[in-house]
Amino acid sequence: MHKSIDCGDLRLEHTGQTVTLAGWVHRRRDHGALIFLDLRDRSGIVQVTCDAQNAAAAHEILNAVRNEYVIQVTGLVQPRPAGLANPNLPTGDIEVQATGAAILNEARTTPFYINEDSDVDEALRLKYRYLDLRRPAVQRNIILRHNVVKTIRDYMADQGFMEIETPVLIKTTPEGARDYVVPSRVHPGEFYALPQSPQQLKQLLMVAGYERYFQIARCFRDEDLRADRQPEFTQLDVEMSFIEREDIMGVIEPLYVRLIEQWGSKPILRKPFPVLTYAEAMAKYGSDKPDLRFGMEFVDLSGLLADSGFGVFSAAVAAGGQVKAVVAPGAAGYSRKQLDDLAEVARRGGAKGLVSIAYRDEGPRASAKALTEGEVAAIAAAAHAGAGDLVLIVADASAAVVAKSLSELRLLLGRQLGLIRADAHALCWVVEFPLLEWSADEQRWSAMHHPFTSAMDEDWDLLESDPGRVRAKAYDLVMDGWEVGGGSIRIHRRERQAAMFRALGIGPEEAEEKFGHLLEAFEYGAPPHGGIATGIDRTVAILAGTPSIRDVIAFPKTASATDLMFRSPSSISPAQLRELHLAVTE
RNA sequence: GGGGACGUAGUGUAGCGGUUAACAUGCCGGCCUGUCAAGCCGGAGAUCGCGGGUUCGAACCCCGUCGUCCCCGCCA
Repeated sequence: MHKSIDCGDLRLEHTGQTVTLAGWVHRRRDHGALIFLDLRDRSGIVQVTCDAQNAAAAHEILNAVRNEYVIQVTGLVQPRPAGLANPNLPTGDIEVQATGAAILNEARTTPFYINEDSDVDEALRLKYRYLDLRRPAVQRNIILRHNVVKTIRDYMADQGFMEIETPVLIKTTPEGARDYVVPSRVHPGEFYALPQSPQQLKQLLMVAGYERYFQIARCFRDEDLRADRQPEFTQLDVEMSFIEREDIMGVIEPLYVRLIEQWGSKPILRKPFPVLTYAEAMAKYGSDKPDLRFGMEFVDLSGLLADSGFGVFSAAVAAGGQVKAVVAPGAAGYSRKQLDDLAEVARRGGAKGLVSIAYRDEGPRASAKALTEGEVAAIAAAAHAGAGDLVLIVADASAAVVAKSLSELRLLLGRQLGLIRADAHALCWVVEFPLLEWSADEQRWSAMHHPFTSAMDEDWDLLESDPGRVRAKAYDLVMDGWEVGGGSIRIHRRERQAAMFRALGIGPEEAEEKFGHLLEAFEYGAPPHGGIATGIDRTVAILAGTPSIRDVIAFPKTASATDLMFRSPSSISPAQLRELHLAVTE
C-alpha cells in the first residue's frame, strides 16, 4: 500500500500518529516557506502543512506540485492551532505536518476545475469523463449509487430473492421499443437483440421454479433520449411466484422506504404510499405519474357547465367530453403575457384554448365574455377558488386532451408558484391500468404494459366485447412525478395468453413464431406469477436531487446516443464487416 | 423526424455593426510562516464552433452546417 490511512478518515484521535497518505492535490496555498496543501482521495480531503525549516526536502518537493498531481505524504497528525480549525471539513480539527513527500505522478492542467462545483459545458465533462468523475460532487453521486445498489441486493437477498443473470445477447421482440441488434458471425444474415428488459427470461425462471428472482439488470432500448432516458439503463428486475399484486407492492414499498430513509436526505410525505387507480390519477392529475408533492387537483365542471351559454363548454360536454379546471392560488394578478404563455402550454397539450378567470379584489375577470356572472360565481364555489386565485379551464371533446393540457398547466404552475415541496418525497402506486390501448397508426389494440400482462379477474369477459375497458393487473411506482417502476401480474395459462394475442391481432402462427418458447413453457406447469422492474438510474437521480440520470451514470451517452470520450459509435473495418456478412449501404 | 436554447482565451462569462475583443478564475514567473476560494506584484494566453453571404467594415445581421442541452413525436 502506498498509504496507511485515508485522508478523509483522519480525526483528533489520530493525534500524534505518523501517517502516510496518498492522493490528489486538491488545492495548494503557498506562503513561501510554509505550504498548505489540501490532499484528496476518495474518502475526502485533509490539510497537509509543510514547513521549509523543519522538513526542507519535503518542502522542496511540495513546492513543485500542482493541482491534481498524485503525491504521497508522510507526516505527523496534529491538532490545528487554537482558532484555526476548519468547521467546513470533517477533518478540519487536525492537519498533517509533512515530514516526507513524493510525487507519484504529475498532472497536466485539467480542462476544467476539479476542485470547485462550477458549471462546466457538459460536452467537455463527457469528453473528459474520468476527470469529471473525479469531482467530489459527481463522486458523491456514484458512491450514492453504489450504496443504493448494495442496499437493494442485501434487502432482496434477505427477502428470499435470488440474483440470477440473464443473457444480453438474446432475441428481437416484436412489441415495444426499437431493439439494439448484434449481427451473428456464425449465422449469416441473422441477429441477436439486446434485451429491452429480461421480461420473458424472468418469467421462464418462474416456470423453472425459482419462485423469487431479482437482478440488477442492464436494459437496452434504441429510442431517442431524454434527461431521464438513456439507451442503456439499469433496472432492479423482480419476479415472484404464487403471489398477487399486493405481494409485489409489499416487497418494493419497504425497499423504497429504506432506500430513501437510509440514503436520501428528505422525508417521505405519506406512508404507506397512496394507491391511486389509473382512472383516479387521470381524473385528478391528468397523468399516470402524478407529482403528489403538491395539490392542485382538477375540478370537474362538466355537470355545472353542460348548459352554459358559452358554446365551447356546452359543446364539449355534448360531445361526450369534459370541462375541467385547476386553481392557481394567488395567481389572479397574472399579466396578459403570462396568461398567453399558459394558453400556449394548454395548446401544446392539445387544447384548442384556455379559459381563465382571475378572481381579483375588484371583481372576477373571465377571458370568456359569454360566461354569466352566476357561472363565474358557481365555478369559484365548485373549485374552492377565493380572492386572488386564478382558475384555468380546459374544455374538449377528448378526455385525454383535457387531461394532458391541465396536467402540463398544473406542473408548470406548481413550479412557478413554488407549490411543489422540494423538501420531501412523495411516492404513490398507480394501479388498474388499461390492459390495451388503441393504436391509431396501426388501427389495432396494443398492450399498454406488455402482452403477458393479466387482466383483472372480473374484466376478462370484456376482452372481446369492449377491449378498451379491460383493466390490467398492472401497477406503477411513482416518485416525485417520475415513473420509477412498473410491473404486473402475468398471464400464466395458455388459453388466457391466446385470448390476449387474439385481442392484439396476433394470430396463432405469429404467436407461435414470436413467443412459441414462452407459450410452450407455460404448458409445463407455470405457476401464477408476477413482477416489477424499477429504474435504478431514476431512483438514484431523485435521491441525489439531480434532474438528469446522466449525473448518476459513470459513463453516460449524449442526447444523440454518442459517447464523447470513446467517440462511439464508430465505423468498423471492411474485414469486420465481411466477417459479419454485412454491407453498409449509405 | 419536428420545435427551442446555447457555442467568444484552459474554464465561466461580458461584448450584439465601427479603436488593440473585456472581466473573473485558472496557467507561468516573483514575493510571502497560519492559509483553507490565501494574499500582493508581473506575464503569457482568443484564427469569437465551422462554411458561405450581406456590408466600406461582421464576434455581432442573414443562410447553411456541426456539436451540446431541453422538449414533442418515440420510449410494450
